[in-house]
Order: sequence, then C-alpha cells, then structure tokens
Amino acid sequence: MKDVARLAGVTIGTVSRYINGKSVKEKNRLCIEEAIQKTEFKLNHIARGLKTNMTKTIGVVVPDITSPYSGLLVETIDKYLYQQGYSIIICNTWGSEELEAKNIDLLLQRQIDGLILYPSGQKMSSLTYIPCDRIPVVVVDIGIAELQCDQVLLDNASAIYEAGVWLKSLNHRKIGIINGTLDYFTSGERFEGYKRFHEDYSMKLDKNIIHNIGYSQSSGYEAIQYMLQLENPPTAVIACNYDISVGVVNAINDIKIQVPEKLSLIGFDDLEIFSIIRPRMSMIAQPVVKMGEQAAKLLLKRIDKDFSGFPEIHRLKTELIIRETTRSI
Amino acid sequence: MKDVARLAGVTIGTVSRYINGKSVKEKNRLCIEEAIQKTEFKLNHIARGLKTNMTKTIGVVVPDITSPYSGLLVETIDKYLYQQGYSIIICNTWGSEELEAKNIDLLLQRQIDGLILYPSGQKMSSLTYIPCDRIPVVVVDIGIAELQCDQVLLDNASAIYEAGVWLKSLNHRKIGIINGTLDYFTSGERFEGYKRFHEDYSMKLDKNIIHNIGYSQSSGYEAIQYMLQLENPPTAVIACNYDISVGVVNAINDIKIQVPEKLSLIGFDDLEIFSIIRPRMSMIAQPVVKMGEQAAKLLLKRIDKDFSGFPEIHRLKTELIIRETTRSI
DNA sequence: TTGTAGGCGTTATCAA
DNA sequence: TTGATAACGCCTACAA
Repeated sequence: MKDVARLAGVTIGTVSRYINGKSVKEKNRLCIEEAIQKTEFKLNHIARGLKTNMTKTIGVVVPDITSPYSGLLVETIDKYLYQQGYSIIICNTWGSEELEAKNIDLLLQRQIDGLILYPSGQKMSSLTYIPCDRIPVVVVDIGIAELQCDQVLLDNASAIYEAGVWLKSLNHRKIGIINGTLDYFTSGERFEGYKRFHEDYSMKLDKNIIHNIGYSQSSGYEAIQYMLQLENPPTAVIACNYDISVGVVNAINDIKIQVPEKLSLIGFDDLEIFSIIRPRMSMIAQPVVKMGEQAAKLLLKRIDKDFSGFPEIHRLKTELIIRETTRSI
Repeated sequence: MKDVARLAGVTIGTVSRYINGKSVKEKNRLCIEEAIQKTEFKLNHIARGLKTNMTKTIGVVVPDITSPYSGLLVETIDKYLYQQGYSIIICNTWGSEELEAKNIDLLLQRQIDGLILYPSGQKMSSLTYIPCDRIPVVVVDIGIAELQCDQVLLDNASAIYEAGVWLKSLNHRKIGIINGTLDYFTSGERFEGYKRFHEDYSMKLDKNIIHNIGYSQSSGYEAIQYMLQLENPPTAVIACNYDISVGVVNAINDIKIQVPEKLSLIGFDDLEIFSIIRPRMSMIAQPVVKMGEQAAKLLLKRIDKDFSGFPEIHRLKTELIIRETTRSI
C-alpha cells in the first residue's frame, strides 16, 4: 500500500479510502488504479483484521469431513458463507472431545468471527470450552440442551415415528430398529420416536429386535444378521443412520434374503450414492442443505449483531421417501 | 497480552518471550502463567502473522469437496498439515476457472504460507494466476506441463494399460472404454494408456467402443447402454473414473445384463462405498492418501526453504484390484 | 534476564 | 477531499 501511495503521489490514507470504496478525487482514483496494477498490490487481509477485529473467517468444526453427510453439510455452509464474503476454516475432530476443544481454541486464536459446531462429544464438559460468550456460535445436528446458544437440529423423534407409522400401515407388527447408542443425542431422540410410536399404537417393545448399539457399518451388519436368525424375526427393520444403512445393505447382500419380499427396509440419509443398489432403498431423508444454510444464515445474523429470538432452536423435518424396499404384508 | 503483563507485574516483552518459549525467570514464569489463566488470554495469531509474515495457514483449492475422492484427499492433507501446526482454508471452484482465479486471489490476500491446487481448468490462462512465484505451490492430480512448480500426479496411462493387459490375459479382445474428454488432463493420459496397450498387443481400436465423453454418471450410463446394443458388443469395459463407474453400475442394474458372465467390468477409484454392490467390483485404486500426504509434505519442504530437486514431479502408481466383475472367456 | 521502543499493513480520527 | 498520525497485538533488537 505504501508503494501504491508513493507511485500514485498520494498518501497511504487516500489509498485506503479508495480501497474501501470511499470517494476519491477522480484524478487520484486513476493514479491509484494504475499504481495498483503496476505494483500488483494485494490487500493484506490479516493486517486489516488486526485493525477491524473482523477476519471474515468462520470456523467449522465437524467430526469427520469425509463422511458424505458432513461433507455435504460443510459444502453448503461454505457456499452460503462464501457468497457473503466469508471463508471457512474446517477442523476435523475424529469424534474426540479433546481434539474438539483443542481445535476450537486454535480457531479462537485465529480470531474467527463465528463458529459452526457439529459436536463430537456428549459430555457436559463440552460446555466449558464452547465459546458462546465470546463469539456467535451455532450448534448443528447434536443438540446441547444446557447451552445458551443457537442450534439447528433434526426432528429425530418424528423421523422414526413416521417411518413406523408407514410400516404399520403396511401391516408390519414386528418392526426392528438398529440405532446408535442411547447416550448419543440423535440416537437417543430417534429411539424416543420409536418408543412413542409403539405406545401410541399399542405395540409391545421386543428387545430382541431393538439394537441401540452404535452408528457404524458393523453395527448394522451384525444386528441385522442377529435379528434374521431369530425364531420370530422382524418383518421390517429401520436403520437409523448412514453407516448402519450401509452395513445392513452389506449383510443383505451376503445372506441373500429377499427384500422386500421377506423383509422391508428403511434406511437413513438419502445420499445420492445409494442409487447404485437394487432394489432402490426406501429412506428417511435429512434436509442437509437446508440445515447448512440455516446454520450459516443464523450465524451471520448474530455476527451482524441481530440477537432477536436468541437462542433460536430450529427443528427440521425429515422426509420419508418410499421406494422399493418396503412392501405390504 | 497487555493485561497479562500488568497482572504479572512484568512488561509485555517478557510475556511475549514466555509465550515463545524463551527463558524467563522462574518467579516471573509463575506470575505470568497465573495471569494467563486469570485473564483467559489467547494469543492473537493474526497479529503474530502480521509481524512474522507467517500465518501457518495453507490454502487448498479443489473442484468439489463433496466428491468422495477429493473429500478424502483434502482430509489427508488437513491431517498431515494439522500435525505440523498448520490449518487449511478450503475453496471450492465447482470446476470454474474463473472461481479458481478468484479464490486464489482471496487466499493470497489472506497471506497463506502455501497453496495446494487441484486445478479445475486446462486452459493456459491458468498459468497467469497461479502464484508459483510468490509462495510455494503444489499442484495435484491435474498436471500443468508448462508450469514450473511441484506436482503430484497419478500414472494415468499405466493405470489403464495394466487393466487392459489383465483383461487380455482373460482372453478379452474387445475391451471398451468410457472416459472423460480428451482435452482433460487425466482422461487424455488414460486414453493414451489405452491406445498404447492396443498398439503393444497389436489390437485394433474400435471407435464404437471408445467413449471419451466426460467424467459423469450420465456418461457412464449412456455409453454402456450404447455399447451393449451393438451388433458386436465389447466383452469387457473399463470405466475411467468414479462418476462413470457409478453410472455404469446404475445402467447394469437397469438393463440387467449378467456381470461378469456376459460382461467384465473394471471401475476406477476404489472407494469404500462400492462395497455395497454385488458382485464386488474390480477396481483401479488410486493412492489417494499417499497423494495427499506427499503433496502436503512437499509443500512444507518448500515452505521450510528447502528447494532441492525443484520442481519435483511425482507420478504415483495405481493398483489394480481384482474382485468379482472380471472373468475369463 | 528484562524493559523500551519501533515496526508489520491496515483503518480511523482530526485538522487542514 | 486529503494528509498526518495514532492505534490494533505482537515480535525483536538494543540497551540496561
């Protein structure tokens, strides 16, 4: 900038004003523009940040960016924020609360203007290091009830409830579930939906076909195998997340049970890649794009000092997409 | 830091020295540590960067982070760099050269210490905005021959060549290919491998079964359909990237041709998700993790002012993984 | 070992 | 509208 100023024959202050779109005398404007070309001047965002206390950078903390679900989420967030002139720094936590804390600290050092957090852990200890009081924070997917901050969550209970209702309408009475562990936020809620559905329709819970064992492919793979060799196997099964769904599909492939003739199946997370399997899978679809956009939008609102409605807790509806793995019995 | 200094009863310089691991009198150390606790002091990375000219930030520019391939690549890069105390800023270009240029400019403004670039375009115009002369740059996947900078690429020609040799050993003589367009770097090279294989084994090229039409699901879907209704259809087909492979699988599902009985198939990019289809697909596997690590490592080497061997062009080997979609005829 | 002071590239205030 | 100057938070000689 100094160089530009010298070359243009004005002071550094004038150049700064030009850069920031304030009015400058026509003649000076031309000189400055020419000087910028010649010196290949690039504004130093860092220095500006030091002065303005705004880095136009948002921290995004997720457990695993390679999972198709969070990949899509992050991309949506990035897209929205990019349009508004922000960049994002992504941190992976690999599901470790310790790394999460460390990453957040790092982001804070980098003077981020706001944080979008997809929490890894469930423990209350999280509360101490989530910087809700320093900068705007939006929590995504995993609700933290005790936390005074904006949250964008799924309506997890309804998701499973509706799937249950649909299966019941197809005359299924023994509906199995493969789910994450109950101490995890989303799986806890999803199981609540399952229970409520059984209560509302006066159906008994059968613990042989209830597997709250973990969000992983192996969970799906093993649980479905177990259930199908029961004396009284379920006629339908709901897989409660992406990994479990993949595991279930793998098991189905291996044991070669006919779907939907012998077993109806509903998966979770309607990602495009599932299109490669037959029969086409009936799915509970998350509004991932909407979630990302809403989180980003909300964060920007707070950054712009609009604190109306704080804290906002959004609950987004899933959509039940019926394809070929569910049928009436 | 000012606050810390005051509270600890020393000057700001002493605090700075403590932070940077220089020796400080034991008594002062304790005072400072206590003051840091009390004031919840966090180092301002931005301000440090302004002074040191190092932001410990790396820019990563990719066409599309949601594609499983680049997702994995980015993750690997991030992991490696994170361990070395760097953070990355990711920019999506959506395959647009214009956005690529804009993003790079933005990253430069943010004073990144280095850049890993997965180029979108092929045009020479790229050369003007790639900042090889300002900061260390490592180009990944898409080679740019005219560019004086480090590159980590795949041995694309050999990948297809080897697949051809394998199919030939299974007595296939009509081997189809579905590939990106020839102006695109990787698809150009992949087709070279295909041609060289045909030459070396004195096989004639048959343009009916050569489809250099684009890296997309629809390309795969349509091309395979076209080929299979030929009078003289290929007995084996090679799909040259992830999207094409997915499209091919979709088509196979729809037209219900028996694989590998009636058609042998080799896909590209052995991503975990393909495990959900049967028969298990034979694949050309990219060393994605290795690519990411090597790119990151090389970049750090340059950042550390080690310019030995510049410019390094790495060519990584793919691996042919034989599973159930290829068989002898 | 410590304090002092200048400077990194900006923005912002105040006079001119 | 412009110029001069202080300040942002940190690092680093240099002197003490």
